[in-house]
Amino acid sequence: MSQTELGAPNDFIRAIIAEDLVRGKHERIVTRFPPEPNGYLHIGHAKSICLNFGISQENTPARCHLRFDDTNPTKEEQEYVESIKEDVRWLGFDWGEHLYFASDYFAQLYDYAEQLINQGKAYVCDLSADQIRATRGTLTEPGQNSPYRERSVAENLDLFRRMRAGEFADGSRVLRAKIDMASGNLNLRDPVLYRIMHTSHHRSGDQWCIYPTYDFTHPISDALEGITHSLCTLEFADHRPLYDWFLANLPVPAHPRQIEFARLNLGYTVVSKRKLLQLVNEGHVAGWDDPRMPTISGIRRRGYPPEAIRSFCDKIGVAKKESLVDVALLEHCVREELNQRALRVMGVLNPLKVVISNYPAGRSEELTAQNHPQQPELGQRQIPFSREIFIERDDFMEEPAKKFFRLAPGREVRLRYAYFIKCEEVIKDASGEIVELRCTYDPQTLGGSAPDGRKVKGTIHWVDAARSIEAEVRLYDRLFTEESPEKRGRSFTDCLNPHSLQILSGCRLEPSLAAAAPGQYFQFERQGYFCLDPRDARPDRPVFNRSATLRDTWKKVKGS
RNA sequence: UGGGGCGUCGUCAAGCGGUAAGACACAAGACUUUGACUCUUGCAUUCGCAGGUUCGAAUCCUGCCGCCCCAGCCA
Repeated sequence: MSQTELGAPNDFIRAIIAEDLVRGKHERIVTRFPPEPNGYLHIGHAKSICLNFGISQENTPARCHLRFDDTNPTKEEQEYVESIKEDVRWLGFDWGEHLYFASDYFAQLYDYAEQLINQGKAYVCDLSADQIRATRGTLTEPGQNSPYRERSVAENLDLFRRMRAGEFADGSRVLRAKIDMASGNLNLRDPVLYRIMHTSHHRSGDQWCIYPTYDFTHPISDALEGITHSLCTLEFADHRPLYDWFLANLPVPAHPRQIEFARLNLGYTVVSKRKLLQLVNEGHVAGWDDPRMPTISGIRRRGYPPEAIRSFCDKIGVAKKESLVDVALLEHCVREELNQRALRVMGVLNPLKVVISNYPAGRSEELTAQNHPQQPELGQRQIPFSREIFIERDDFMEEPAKKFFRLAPGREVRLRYAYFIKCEEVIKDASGEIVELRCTYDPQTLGGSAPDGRKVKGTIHWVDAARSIEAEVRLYDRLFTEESPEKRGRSFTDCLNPHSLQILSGCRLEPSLAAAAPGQYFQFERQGYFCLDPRDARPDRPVFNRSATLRDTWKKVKGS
């Protein structure tokens, strides 16, 4: 259920917005999602995207801008711009005409900087980065004024223009705001507004050799776009006084309100661009879209539907408390969504051959199966059945544990949508491994029930030996063995889960799966949810990813 | 020993002076041709701690305690 359907605002940000609307402070709400195009989006960004775009959807007529915060040409690339757009769209959001780039404001930003200089509120500082750091003071001691702090307006203007003209080397000078070197808030100790970087920008090319910093760019970009509520994460709270300072000292068209909320932390995963990059670079995963990655592209490839991500973001809420969300909640949202739409099919991951000795050799038949028992409108399909089939190895125990009600010597089970079979003989190879089962079937039980009313305790899935298709199946587990790998700092890779990926080959799937298309969701009955791997699957070589397992209470009973 | 933020069930999270929502997880049971789904039931005498105000406090006041963020010419 969306926020709107719930009626009342249910987080402090929506409460603020509702209040502003009631007071008539704004005609319409305008939010923005401002990624820096220096990496791929991840689940943490999804929270911000759902918040910003969600709020705009709930307050029609409102809008949410997609703005690339591309002020640092040394880290940003066009490639990321495209992937970010794709990910936002995939999540189900639309920025309409409102696609912006901070780099498009470079000229205006420059003018505003000159205005600050003219007001005596900014100055060109010749100190080196090291010197600036050294004179910034510490958390408990005030900083020292730069010796260049009292330059005249004319000199500052001249120097700044020459910075822009490319007369000075990288790092030789910066433009700083003149605020308060003794402030308890370090962000107010004459922050840098412009730095010299003779680097070409992915959009503005070589037009500029000075680039504005985030602190200067963000509030002005927000104001120029008429953003009403600028939502960001908690670590920017300390920057708010600076954000407000710029807006108060410059003739900007609006004064957006910055509101901070806690970023998302998810158990058994890392959500930091730097760490995700490290996982990719060190080869711990196959790439940004590895299905084990918490990136949007990884999640998509894993087979999580966008609806599940949105519902997850709704459920985790928005607050200022730093929290660690249980991955079980994400998994629940994925299952909840997939349970509704995944087509049910049968696939045997670890095949054990079963020969039905009393079924006529050479004969075969087509049995009818439901595509979704709870949704008959999703139709039926035919599945082949004959004398030789495969069942799951786990569905047979030579010496059944208590409460195990699948197949065992002398026991009878139901083959889903087919017949009852009874295990008569266990065939082993020289090393004692079970290689085949000999069973008999009861022709009277076609469809799954016995005319004499006898019941079986278990129903197992199966696949026809001759007419099943072979496939590779990839099973995923959490990437880390510890719930908070981030807490380990840079050694977070020490707790990588060695079993996070299990590749099964020789799996046998019912023939209908030969027509599986990328983007389709399936439930392999009794196993979990699967989808075709969009990258590695080929018509002659299907590869399926397991998106999520089914809840398994039996696993709890047997304790494994 | 500066500044900012936060502390309500195992995990998220409502609550905004009137006597602790909901979700996930967990537990028990029902149903079941997926040990799935669905359904039912249980799950904070208590809100970091200690005082105070009040007829009444998770909500107001005071003082402690704990955790997170900030010393990039990153965002």
